[in-house]
Amino acid sequence: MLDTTAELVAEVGVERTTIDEIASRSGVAKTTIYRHFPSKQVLVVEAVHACTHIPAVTDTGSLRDDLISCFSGMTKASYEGRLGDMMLSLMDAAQRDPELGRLVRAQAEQRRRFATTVIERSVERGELPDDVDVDLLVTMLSGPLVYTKLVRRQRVTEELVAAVVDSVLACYRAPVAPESAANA
Amino acid sequence: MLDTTAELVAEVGVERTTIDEIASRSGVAKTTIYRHFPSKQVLVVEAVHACTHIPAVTDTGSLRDDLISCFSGMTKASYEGRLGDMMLSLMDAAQRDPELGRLVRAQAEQRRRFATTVIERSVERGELPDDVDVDLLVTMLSGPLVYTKLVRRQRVTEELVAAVVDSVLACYRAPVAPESAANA
DNA sequence: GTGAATCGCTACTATGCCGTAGCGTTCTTG
DNA sequence: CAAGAACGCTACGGCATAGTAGCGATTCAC
Repeated sequence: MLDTTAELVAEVGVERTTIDEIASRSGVAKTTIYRHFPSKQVLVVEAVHACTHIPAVTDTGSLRDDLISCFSGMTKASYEGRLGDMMLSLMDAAQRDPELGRLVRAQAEQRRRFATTVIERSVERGELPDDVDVDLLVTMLSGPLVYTKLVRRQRVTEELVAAVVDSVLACYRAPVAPESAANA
Repeated sequence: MLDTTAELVAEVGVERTTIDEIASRSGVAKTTIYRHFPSKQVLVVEAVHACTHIPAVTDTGSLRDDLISCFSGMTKASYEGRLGDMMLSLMDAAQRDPELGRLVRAQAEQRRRFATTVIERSVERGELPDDVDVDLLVTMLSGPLVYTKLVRRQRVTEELVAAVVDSVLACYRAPVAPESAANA
């Protein structure tokens, strides 16, 4: 039932998803749906919740490996499969529906926190300078992946994740500080 | 009339935009709207077209300046104002509506081509190595901006554009090649 | 001025969807 | 096996919306 809802949202979006269609597809009577969920809004929120699972955070001691593992996990969990197909419509609906808004924002926050944790751990190890802009770094890492998924509508491959991580990390490993290089 | 349509799409999204509401807001009778546009779909496409304007490409001779100018222009043209507010809903609707799909894809392509041009010009000048992955570079630049706009729902400031450009360019100016640094 | 095109207004059809009522059936539980 | 809970089905009421018809008023061009 929640599964069918998610399937429909992925196919036609939140707005075009109707209770009647959920009922006929899942082989459940419409009245039964209303016996469990007071409204379509709640049903959608529950359906999203149901297909959300949080990837584990690894700690290999290497920033590069941790980041790749972290973003690969996120990709599998959020950008692939049903949740990936629902994403755009969910984000759009979240602009108007406060409940969905909270849900989507919470998920984005959580994904950000994972990456932030990995980076801060690396700073403590001395792998990155103390004054590194963690917020910018997370944006530089997440951005290209989201962009590839939502705007280019291409699969986020392991190779892309590695390329993005390496590209972002490259300047922090070089002897020249980014600030001075930027003004060259 | 097209203006009111764009305004409504920005406010409530493509799906929730109704002809009646457009009529009453623009002070135009519904019948008059149908005398100009055969359907809501066409009206929305025209409205999007109407508020799309292409920023000029600069050629200062400096990759950094050109990129900042390029992405600042794109930001103003696409991420701010009405088009920025319409973006998510348009992208979602574009998944199902072939006409909108073409439109959105064309705009994304065009934005990409701007950046690609700037970068290729820089490669010809010898500022960047010949074997640079232009495609990845454009993704690394566009991604964080789109991510900031769509996912974080924050304004894309001039400072952010500069920070992203500098961050991406940093590794290409450093003496150590990114590949060897990544494996360090 | 006069004819033609355009516009505004009200009303209308048709459709789709939300959410509910009522009733008979099935399944569970003790 | 018996009682109660859960389910399926059909049929609603109510609302919103896409598009259309018809007619009178307005504007515009010549």
